[in-house]
Amino acid sequence: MIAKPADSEPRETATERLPPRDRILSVARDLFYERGVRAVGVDEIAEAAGTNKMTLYRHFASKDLLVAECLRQFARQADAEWDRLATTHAGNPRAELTAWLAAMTDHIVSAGGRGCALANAAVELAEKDHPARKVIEEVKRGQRDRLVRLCRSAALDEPEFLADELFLLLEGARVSAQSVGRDGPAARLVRMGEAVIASHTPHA
Amino acid sequence: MIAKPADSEPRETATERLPPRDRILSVARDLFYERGVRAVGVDEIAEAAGTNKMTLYRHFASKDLLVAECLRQFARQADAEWDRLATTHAGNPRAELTAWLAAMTDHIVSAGGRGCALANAAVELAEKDHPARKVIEEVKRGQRDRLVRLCRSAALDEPEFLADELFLLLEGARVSAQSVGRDGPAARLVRMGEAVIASHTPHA
DNA sequence: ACCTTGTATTACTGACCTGTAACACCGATG
DNA sequence: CATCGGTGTTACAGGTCAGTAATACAAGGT
Repeated sequence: MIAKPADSEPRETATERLPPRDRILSVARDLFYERGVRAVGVDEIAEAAGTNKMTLYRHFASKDLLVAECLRQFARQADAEWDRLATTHAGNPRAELTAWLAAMTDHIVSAGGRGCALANAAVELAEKDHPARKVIEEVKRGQRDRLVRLCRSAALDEPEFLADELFLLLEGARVSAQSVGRDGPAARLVRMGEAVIASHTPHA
Repeated sequence: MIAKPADSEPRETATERLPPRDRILSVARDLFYERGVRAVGVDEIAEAAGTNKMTLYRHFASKDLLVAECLRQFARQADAEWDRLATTHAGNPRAELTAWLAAMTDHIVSAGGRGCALANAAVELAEKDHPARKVIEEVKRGQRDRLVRLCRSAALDEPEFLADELFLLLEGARVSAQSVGRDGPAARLVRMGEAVIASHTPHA
């Protein structure tokens, strides 16, 4: 470690001089996602966040609650990105759907091939009473519902059924990227989604 | 524990009087699947198998290799069930495909809602050099390839693309059963699969 | 100067984990 | 009977983990 005597510059390594709580959350999200919830200890998180375990436990009552909060943040971020797509294609739900498909595929191939943080956590945390499970269920249901609304407003046939098909294709792409690789079936997600959408498009 | 003095009867609780190695494998498969690989220790496995840790380590060099062997057994069992479907519908690949869809859906709703043991292990074992990862990749690729061959022999359009769609739908159904529940989109897997198959059926 | 609030440091508990060592046992085979 | 492979039992090493206690430091407001 190199000492920085009187460096009062507020600009650091992006997450560097945020409050400890924010640094902890940011680092924990990365580590949990990349290596798994059970594989990362609180000591490592605290150190990577440039702080210590005591400060971590002053902000989060337990590791389980820290995990839950990280998943909430993942969900907020996903919602925000979807919001951006919605405003970009405002008034054109069909285009928003296509853009959504492309964005999801992009995540799969770019984000380290570790799939969906929420779904992964659901696999790792089999205990039914884990505080993270409530978050996972709520978020996933919300995402499915939003997809249903999007399909409905795009005037496609059987919007709920279509949304379920797209939802399962996406979930399958994200999880299978971890077993058969990112260049497997997951890489064809856009084509598949478009094919399924086409089969629900009312013929003029 | 109740003593059984001179009970030389070979019939016990099914897995009871098999060789220790088989009992360990059987118990380990159940525990790993139900609670996760990282959440189950070797001590618990040995005890549940009616033996001890030393005997376990005489048959498996490490826990990681035990996990890999369990996954191989899962794969063998899945292959065997698929073989049975194939012989039952010999000469009628289209019917085999439908039966396969039904069987997969049945597994999802009946098997505790914990999805696919291989895919779950891939999520839990993020280390790229874990001995189980080779097994997972081989098996998953093999299953996709078998599905491709089935779609091809059923004379459906674009068999590889169709097989990928069905593969992702299935993987998505199994993983999403753990987040949104078994009665969510996963319950409609048969209908979805049939819809996708229909869109690849050459219009006679 | 004082107090308060948040943070850093260090050390610790108690539990759990994988893996091993040493030794007793038991049943089959010679 | 004797040997021997597989098994049971106990104890232990060495590590990691979540979570806590006690104390010191640093900055802001009054």
